Amino acid sequence: MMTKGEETRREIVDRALSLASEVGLEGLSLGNLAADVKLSKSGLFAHFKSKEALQLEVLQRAIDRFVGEVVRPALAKPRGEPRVAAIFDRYLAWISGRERKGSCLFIALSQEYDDRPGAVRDLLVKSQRDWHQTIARAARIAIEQGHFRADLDVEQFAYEVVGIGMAFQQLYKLLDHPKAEQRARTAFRDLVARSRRPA
Amino acid sequence: MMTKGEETRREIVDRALSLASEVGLEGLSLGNLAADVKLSKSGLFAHFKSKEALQLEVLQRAIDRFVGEVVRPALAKPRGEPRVAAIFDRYLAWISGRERKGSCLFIALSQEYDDRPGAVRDLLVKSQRDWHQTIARAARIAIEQGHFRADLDVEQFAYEVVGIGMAFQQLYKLLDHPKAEQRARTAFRDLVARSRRPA
DNA sequence: GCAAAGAACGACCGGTCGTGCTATATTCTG
DNA sequence: CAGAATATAGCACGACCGGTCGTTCTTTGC
Repeated sequence: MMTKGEETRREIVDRALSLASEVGLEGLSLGNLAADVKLSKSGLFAHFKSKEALQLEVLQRAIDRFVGEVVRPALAKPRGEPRVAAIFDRYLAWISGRERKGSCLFIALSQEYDDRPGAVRDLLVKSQRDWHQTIARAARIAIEQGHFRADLDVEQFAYEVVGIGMAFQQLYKLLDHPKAEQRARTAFRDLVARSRRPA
Repeated sequence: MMTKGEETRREIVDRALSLASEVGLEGLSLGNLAADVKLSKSGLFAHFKSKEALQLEVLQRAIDRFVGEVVRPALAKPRGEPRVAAIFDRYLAWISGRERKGSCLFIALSQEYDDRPGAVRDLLVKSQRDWHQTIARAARIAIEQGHFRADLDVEQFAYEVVGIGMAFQQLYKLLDHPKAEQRARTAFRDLVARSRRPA
């Protein structure tokens, strides 16, 4: 069972994750967060050794969520192109997020930490390298299954998928473009089409 | 000629632009900025009505720079594919930036302001819409010149160029990937190849 | 059911934030 | 060169920052 402390701790990190999606991990303030979970600032702080420790836990939780909502369900799909398609589909759904509020934390943090060294950045880098590799691995399997061309550069494939996702987030969240999703899906369909083994 | 005030004002905005590339427009602090340009905080502040006014000026300066370094030189190239290629080339150079420090302000701000309403966001949105249109317009001209397919969706083209740029920034700045530029160039070459009019 | 452990509190620390106000120093103009 | 205009400094403000303190209330294990 879960002790009281673990429970509120979970609540804190959960709420912090939600807040961080709006203001980033640096913009997250202990005072605001405490008010949000109805705790005193000190009561909240007692759960963590430092703000950085909290940030790390929040990022780790985001990673777990991402794996749970995007990666794992896709891995349940049949090997090959279906799995690749599922990855993209879930990725898009993840970026759109719950009712337009807040951005994909990873894309946002990529900007926030691209020149801010530290443990948070290190964890972020690792997670993004993993993500690229996850996509690349799925593409490699699609090659093995005979769905994709044997000479396909799977890391290039991953690169382009990520690019489609990032441009989607900008078009959808910042520019509020009605065709954002259509643009993303078209780009991906095209990418897959030219990755397929010629008939 | 330029009065003293205008001159230091220019210096302030210049330096602020450089700082903002590292910490964003919200992360920019008047105290730091003042120390940087060797002014007192109040002496600096006297030049602007508010921080938001300063942020707006900084963003506007960034836009001017972008136009000067990316858009205008490309417009000097011959209409059609050469111009499209020049746009991408300059875009990539802009993102790489001077000696790896700081990110492309527009990409970073796209994250910072995607759910923070205000004048800064409005200006940012306008600039990004303009950028998409600039790319699309160049592609349209390439169609007219007979370089690109007549049925090419030029806005889709712009979307994919932006995606390539964003993924490049992540791979280059955050993930420090040695092949980042190669990935971007390969993706663009491919995009252009399948946009060309079939021979 | 009692004592040890854990969770939450409010007050407070030194700092920094953006933003005023007022006075002095510098530059511009006649 | 005097006087007006402008540029900069100094100082103070209220709010908030991350973080520490000692204390109290609640949960837990025996």
